[in-house]
Amino acid sequence: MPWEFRKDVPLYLQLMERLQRQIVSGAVAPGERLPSVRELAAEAGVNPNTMQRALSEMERRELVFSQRTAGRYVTADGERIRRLREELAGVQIRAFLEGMERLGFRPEEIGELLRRQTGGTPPDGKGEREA
Amino acid sequence: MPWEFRKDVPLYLQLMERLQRQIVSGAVAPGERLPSVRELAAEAGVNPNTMQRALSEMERRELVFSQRTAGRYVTADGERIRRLREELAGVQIRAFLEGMERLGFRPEEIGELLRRQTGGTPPDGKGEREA
Amino acid sequence: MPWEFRKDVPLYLQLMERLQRQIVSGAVAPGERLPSVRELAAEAGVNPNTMQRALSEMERRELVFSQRTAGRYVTADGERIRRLREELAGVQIRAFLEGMERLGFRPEEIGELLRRQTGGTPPDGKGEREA
Amino acid sequence: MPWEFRKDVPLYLQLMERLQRQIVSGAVAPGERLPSVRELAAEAGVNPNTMQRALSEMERRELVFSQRTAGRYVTADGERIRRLREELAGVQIRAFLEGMERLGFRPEEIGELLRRQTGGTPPDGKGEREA
DNA sequence: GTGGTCTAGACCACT
DNA sequence: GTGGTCTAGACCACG
Repeated sequence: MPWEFRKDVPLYLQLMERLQRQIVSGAVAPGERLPSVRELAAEAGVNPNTMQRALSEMERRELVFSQRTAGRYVTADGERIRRLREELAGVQIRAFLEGMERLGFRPEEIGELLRRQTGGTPPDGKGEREA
Repeated sequence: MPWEFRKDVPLYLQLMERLQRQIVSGAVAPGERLPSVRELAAEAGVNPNTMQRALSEMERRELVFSQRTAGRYVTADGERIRRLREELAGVQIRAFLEGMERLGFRPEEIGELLRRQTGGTPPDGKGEREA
Repeated sequence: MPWEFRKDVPLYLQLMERLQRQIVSGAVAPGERLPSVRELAAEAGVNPNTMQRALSEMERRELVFSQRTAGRYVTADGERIRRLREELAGVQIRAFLEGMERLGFRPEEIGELLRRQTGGTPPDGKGEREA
Repeated sequence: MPWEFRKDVPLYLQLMERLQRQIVSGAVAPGERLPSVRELAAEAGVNPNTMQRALSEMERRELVFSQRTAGRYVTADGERIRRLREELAGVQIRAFLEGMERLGFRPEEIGELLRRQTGGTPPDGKGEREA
């Protein structure tokens, strides 16, 4: 069953995003071999060319590398993965902050709210509204 | 031009989400009249019944109220809107935290990262990678 | 626009019920002239024969009487109307009690509940739930 | 055989009313499984969507709950059912009182009449008119 | 015109 | 099979 994609951002970027998350989260380990382009494309429900482009771009960024005939592997460079992790975090953080500001929250407030949700003084254990 | 929707969450919930954001952000002012169900539905590219359901649900939550034949209005209750704002913030915060944790960040780290992005040491342009 | 009727009880009985209520409530005064059968039938959206039957039955009960050519009149006998009033009350009371018992209330409880709703110690002024 | 409905009140409300009475009266026991939406709809002679709406509303009120694929069940919360019972009683009582007042009875009289019908002097058969 | 309700028929995920 | 959602199209009362 094909994955879910947004229509307003290039498909190959969304594919990269997903693959990168899998690397960062450890779903695929450093140095691990990736499935073939065809397989990945089939799984995602996209054209192999599109998947190929995503992987090429990741190769350019040295997140994966291809071994001639032996397939494609995730980088074993832990430092590189760490940088990727922070990069993805940055994207996510900026999106979050923008979303919160569109809700009319000032940066200072946001920090305070997060502190309540995470560590600091826990509220009452169920700040969950119906949402 | 129809809006963008995810397929994995009910349409009427997504419609509610968007409308609620418009209320919270002040894009539609408290007490202001909303476009008719049919107009909103056409704008969103959904069936009027679906939009009706979204609005009915919001009515139940006292975010809007309908005036028999005169149309539908945003609540004028500022306190109610404030509560909605915090509710939406909560949803967004939890989604953010979950996303970060899937990236392998501990709650403490997240706070630190945010501090860098917002207050504390202002971004100097080097913090931004291409992303 | 025709009145509302239940399908499971004879039409003429329902017509009688309505007419009798109008007499008892004073909507039509004792001794007052009634509209013609045709008019009444048209108003109710029923066949004139059906309305005729209702009126004949009421005539038999001496609630109305017809003046040869001059039309039909409500009885001027106050005592008769008083009896009718109690009769209608009886129907209503029995229906009420039956309904309450189908809800599982014992006769004693019902009296207590009514006392709260009417006189006695008024509850808090708004025992109204959403209903 | 389709049920009987009034035309002047929404069908889904009448469906709720009937289902709620069945719960309160114990015709369906707490925790018991309900027939499927489609069955109930067929029995009532309404569109499945309409029945669905009635049940959804009852679900919102926590009178029933649905088990993904396993069907829908009456709440096992006896207290909730007790509240429903009183709510339905309240509706019925208010309707009764209004009906009696339209007949021109003062609240005090009504209490007296009920006392005769229920406790106090038991009906001797003469209190019953043909009605 | 407005909101509200109803029907008919379809598709989905779940199991 | 279940509940849940969505669309399409219709009708209504209210002003």
